[in-house]
Amino acid sequence: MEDRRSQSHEVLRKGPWKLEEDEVLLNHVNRFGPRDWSSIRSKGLLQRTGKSCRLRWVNKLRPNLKNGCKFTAEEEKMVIELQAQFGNKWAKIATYLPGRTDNDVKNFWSSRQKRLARLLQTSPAPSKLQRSAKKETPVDFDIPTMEAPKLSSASEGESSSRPMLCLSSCRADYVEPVNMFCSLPDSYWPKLLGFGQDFLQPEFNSFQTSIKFEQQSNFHTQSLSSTFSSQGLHDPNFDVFLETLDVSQLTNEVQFPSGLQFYEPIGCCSSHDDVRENVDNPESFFSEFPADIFEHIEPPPSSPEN
DNA sequence: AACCCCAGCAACCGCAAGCAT
DNA sequence: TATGCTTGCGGTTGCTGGGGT
Repeated sequence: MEDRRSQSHEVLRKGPWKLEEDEVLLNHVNRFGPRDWSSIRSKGLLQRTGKSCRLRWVNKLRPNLKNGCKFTAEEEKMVIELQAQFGNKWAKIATYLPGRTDNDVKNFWSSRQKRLARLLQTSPAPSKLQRSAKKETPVDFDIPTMEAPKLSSASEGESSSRPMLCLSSCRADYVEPVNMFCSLPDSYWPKLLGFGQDFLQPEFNSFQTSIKFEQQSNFHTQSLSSTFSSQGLHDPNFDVFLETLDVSQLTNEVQFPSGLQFYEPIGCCSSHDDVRENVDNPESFFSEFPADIFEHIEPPPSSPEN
């Protein structure tokens, strides 16, 4: 009755779909196929726009959809790879994932991005990291807010003792997370020097193990992987990261300083015991990071000396 | 129990491409 | 060729339920 009244007044319905509406839409598709969406309204079958009808069909009513199923690890990996390959072409990516819609993929990716952003305090709301950093670090060493990239700051003639950190992102949307490293005070500055050109191959086709990596920098690999697993954050992506790490493809810029700690208190900060405590314990910092940010490390645009 | 925060999801909006007239 | 309509896509928003305090 309500529906009849609204129909006669040409009121456009919006919002969640009712079961009856779904049935009408299914009937239409069964009779005419998934097209002529606008005619559904013009015939007075539903007070929905053609766009709305199409969307409902594509996202919810189409056969063989995996509605309500979380993405499997395999699907997640595929989305990550395909996104790296195609960018935000969700419809295209979805064609590689049976039963998934572009909306599914888009939502998955957006959730993932939000998670990363929050963890890396790029969002306006204070993140866990922000809060814990404020609590755990002395006021002198508050982690600064995100700024423009400070890659390879040693090349900028600063007197800072900050070591060169050649990290950037392989995709624009990961610049911010990786910049997190760059905004750290000296005392937190990871001593990762000059990751090489092909640090991570997006195709995931090489099988070079972390062993080679460990040979050069035992501490790096071990501390990272143990951090994630011990925090229950073990991420298959990190395995991929390790497995695809092809040391043979690293350029000669790469320096893994042997014997260096992953975190080394530098300069004035080293005199603070509480800072040192944090610095000496990688988990106090990295436990807040999602493992997969390390997928997106790439070399700086040019060598620091340039 | 009430409140808050957050993640996940469904749906809307604007834009662009394709097509018919 | 110009115009209007339809369809498809990507970005964004708003709702809801779960978990934590």
